[in-house]
Amino acid sequence: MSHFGSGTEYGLHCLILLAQAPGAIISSRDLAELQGVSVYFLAKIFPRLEKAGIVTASEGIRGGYTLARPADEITVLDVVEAIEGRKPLFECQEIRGRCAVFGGQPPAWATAGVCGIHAVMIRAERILHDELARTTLSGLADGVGRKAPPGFETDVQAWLADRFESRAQAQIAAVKKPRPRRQNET
Amino acid sequence: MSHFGSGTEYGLHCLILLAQAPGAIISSRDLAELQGVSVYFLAKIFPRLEKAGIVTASEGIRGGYTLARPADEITVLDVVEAIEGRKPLFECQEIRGRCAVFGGQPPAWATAGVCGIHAVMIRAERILHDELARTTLSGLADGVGRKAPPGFETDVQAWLADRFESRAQAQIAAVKKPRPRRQNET
DNA sequence: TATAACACAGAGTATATTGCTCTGCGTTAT
DNA sequence: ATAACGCAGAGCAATATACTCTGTGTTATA
Ligand code: FES
Ligand code: FES
Repeated sequence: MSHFGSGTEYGLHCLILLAQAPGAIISSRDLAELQGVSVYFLAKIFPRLEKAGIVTASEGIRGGYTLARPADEITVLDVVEAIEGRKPLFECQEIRGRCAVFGGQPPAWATAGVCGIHAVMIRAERILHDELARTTLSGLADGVGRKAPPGFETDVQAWLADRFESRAQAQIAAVKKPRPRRQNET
Repeated sequence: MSHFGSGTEYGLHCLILLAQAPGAIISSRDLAELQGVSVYFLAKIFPRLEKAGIVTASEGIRGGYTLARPADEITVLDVVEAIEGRKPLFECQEIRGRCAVFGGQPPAWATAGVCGIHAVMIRAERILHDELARTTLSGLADGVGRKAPPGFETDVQAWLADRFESRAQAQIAAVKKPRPRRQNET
């Protein structure tokens, strides 16, 4: 297994989609089905992104998620920490104080400050975090956009708009009122 | 829980002890009891260090472990990878190819090369590894030695030497007084 | 040569996490 | 009123963590 779970991959891909459609409201179901991942699983990770202030949720029919701030103000680190939680790289259990030569009463110098091993880990963790914070969602979205042919992004938007409309039409079918509607596309 | 398990903390502390006594053969039991950690647990992680070529084992009574290489040629990364295994930071499941607009047949451009998200993770992982490879066991041992008062290291060596000798004398002692463990009791 | 301490392989255990499934509730637009 | 939504939380199989314990084979020494 890897250190980051698959939720991080799903989440980041979803957020790139949201970044490519600024202002659009997309439901977690549509995002899941567009990408072929579990609807239920994605529905579990989005509340974490909301609590972290990365996306905002709108409830009710036609509800869904939007980025809570501009895509260039959301870093990969923000997303990883929101989804994985703030797991430290290393958790010191202060075994240095348990050394048998101290006989249960470690002297002050032995437990003062941070253990050398722990210090290395703290430094490594900060460097890792700095690197992850260097890339933003807009940076990622640009990379994807540069790679795909020009028609692709509009295809995706069309797929999502289709989904969005089919929800409106379900209402029309049920209530038997004319006039479908299309809005957004900021 | 943290990304690195407690085995890494135990292992690194043990290896520092071995680095401070170059050439000495120390058993995993002595290392465990000196530091107040589980003898059994430590006995499970040392074979991994041996397979990674960090430490060499000698069997039989008076057996134990020694560093296989000079302490300044063993990096923290070597130890972490030996104990934790080579877990990648991130495991890409290529969900980009599952996009619904491709209809099960992703075009070549979509799956060519490495996904942008994956690329960020690979870069971060390499930076983390570089940082962990920057510190060696001798660097860690120096840090500990600088912090401890002059008498401490010799105290530890004395404790270990005592243990080592008591094994030779256990033969004599076994005749004089009954050993608690093991109820053969002939 | 008997024996005790060792390395090492492996099974066993309790607990936690992962990835995913499913149910139920309150909210909201039509 | 209804259907789709967010969201909280239970459940679940598979895996991982941190140990614990047993058994086998090796080696130095009395
Ligand atoms: S005591 Fe925890 S890393 Fe040294
Ligand atoms: S497809 Fe795996 S990270 Fe993008």
